[in-house]
Amino acid sequence: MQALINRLQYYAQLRTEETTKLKSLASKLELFRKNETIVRSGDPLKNAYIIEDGWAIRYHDLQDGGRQIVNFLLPGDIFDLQVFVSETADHSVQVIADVAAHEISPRSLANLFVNSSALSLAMWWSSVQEEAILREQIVRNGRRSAKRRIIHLLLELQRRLEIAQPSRGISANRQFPISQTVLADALGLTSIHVNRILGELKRQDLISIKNRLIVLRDVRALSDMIGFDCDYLDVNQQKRPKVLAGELWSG
Amino acid sequence: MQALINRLQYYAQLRTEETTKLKSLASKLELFRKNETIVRSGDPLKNAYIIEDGWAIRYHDLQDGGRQIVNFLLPGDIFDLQVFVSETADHSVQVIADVAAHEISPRSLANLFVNSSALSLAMWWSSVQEEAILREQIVRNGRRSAKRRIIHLLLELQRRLEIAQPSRGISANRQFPISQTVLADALGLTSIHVNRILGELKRQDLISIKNRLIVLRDVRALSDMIGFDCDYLDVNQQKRPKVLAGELWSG
DNA sequence: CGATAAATTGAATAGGTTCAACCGAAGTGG
DNA sequence: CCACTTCGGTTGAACCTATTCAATTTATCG
Repeated sequence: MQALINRLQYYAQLRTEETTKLKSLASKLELFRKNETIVRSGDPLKNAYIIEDGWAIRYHDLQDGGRQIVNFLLPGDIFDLQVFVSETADHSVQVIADVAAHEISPRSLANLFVNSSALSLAMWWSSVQEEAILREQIVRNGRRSAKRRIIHLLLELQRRLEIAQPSRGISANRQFPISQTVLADALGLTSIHVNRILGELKRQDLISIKNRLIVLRDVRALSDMIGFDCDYLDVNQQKRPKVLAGELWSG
Repeated sequence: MQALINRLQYYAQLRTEETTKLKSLASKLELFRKNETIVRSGDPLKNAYIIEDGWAIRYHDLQDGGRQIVNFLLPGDIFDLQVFVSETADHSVQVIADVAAHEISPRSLANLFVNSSALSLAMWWSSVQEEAILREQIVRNGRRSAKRRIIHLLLELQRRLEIAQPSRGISANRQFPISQTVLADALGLTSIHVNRILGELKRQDLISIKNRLIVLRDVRALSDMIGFDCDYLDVNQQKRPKVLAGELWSG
């Protein structure tokens, strides 16, 4: 549960009381292997999961047999809160690097919401931010060159990992278990073209690839290159929630 | 407030008691003219709005001076619930067809949430669906031809209007006050190219353009053409919310 | 060790962009 | 009320980014 706590901690002050409540959610830790499909489009939704470690993708199947990845699920991410509102999944979730996740029953999650206003707010916040990430994905893939898209996505992932797993250290958070096909499916490009661009970046010594892991060698240079602005990930102090919170979440 | 009620009614059963509560939200009806900017990126968020009539777009500014439209705001849509969680706007909202909107204070909205479980759930539902619309926008703009993108977006808008304004009648809901530049900014294309594709569609008699309004002349043919599936807009009966609702929203 | 998935490279092609020019309708100000 | 500006739409030609098809290499795994 540490990853989620880190993430929430990043923008909301949680008291020990609250982190304890969060930890109590962690019943069993489920393991999913690479390529496993955790949620399949059309199937009934039964539980939510909180990722502790590993990587997954959420995608939609396309008519032509392809798929469009809508976002990446990293440690600290919750999926799917939709379980409260919809009986069936409208998308699939697949593992791309072995995942350890806490299975959370809708009931226990509901209890959490009812019992802690701070956590309710934090969760809502988290979902607002997820929406911001979705919007950014739209912006990224609209009218931007392939190179920009690729770099932008890599930087986003790097930043998200840094927030959810600060303990891992910087260098560990710059290694991504993403195949070029996955990158392509996320960015609306061909894996072939992704390959060529990555080749370019390698030659410029901005990234490297070690046993199927993409490694960022110069985050600074990459950021400068595309003018990366990670505000949408860093909900900073000035943007803290309104006083109203107490009123809204009387728990 | 009727547009919002229609929309919520579409997937949740609201009792008169609840529609009354909703109607009581409607204090003053604000008017915004075409091209007016209701929310500007970076500015403080003060209120939420519920659109009664008219069209707006939500967009992000790009470094190169352009913009990416992330979605369209139609009658019955609420913006921005972010007012609860963030002090400042991370995007802008601009009017593209004169808007009449109810200004809602965060306070009154909070009261609504606290006082009615049914409405809370309905609102949450609405926000889950908004997320689905965002995801669909990602899918639409990824690895799809310009023609498909354009048609898909038009059909989505048509369906959304039908749900929020059934009273308008079918034909009125097939006329869109969208400039080709706006279409381009939403779909990540050039207005020039949009123009050429629209020309094609006009020649095939699938759409027409009357005084700056795009008119869908054959929804069926357009749908067939791209295999349009509007499930993500029609949260149908089988997907109704879980029993759990009462537990979660004890109001 | 063979089998399967991912990465790599080349050549031809296409879908969309860019630049540039022009038109028509709707406002706007004198 | 007309002249002027502005905005949105239209068209053509050259160009370029990314795709397609096809073949080859490199890893990884049972």
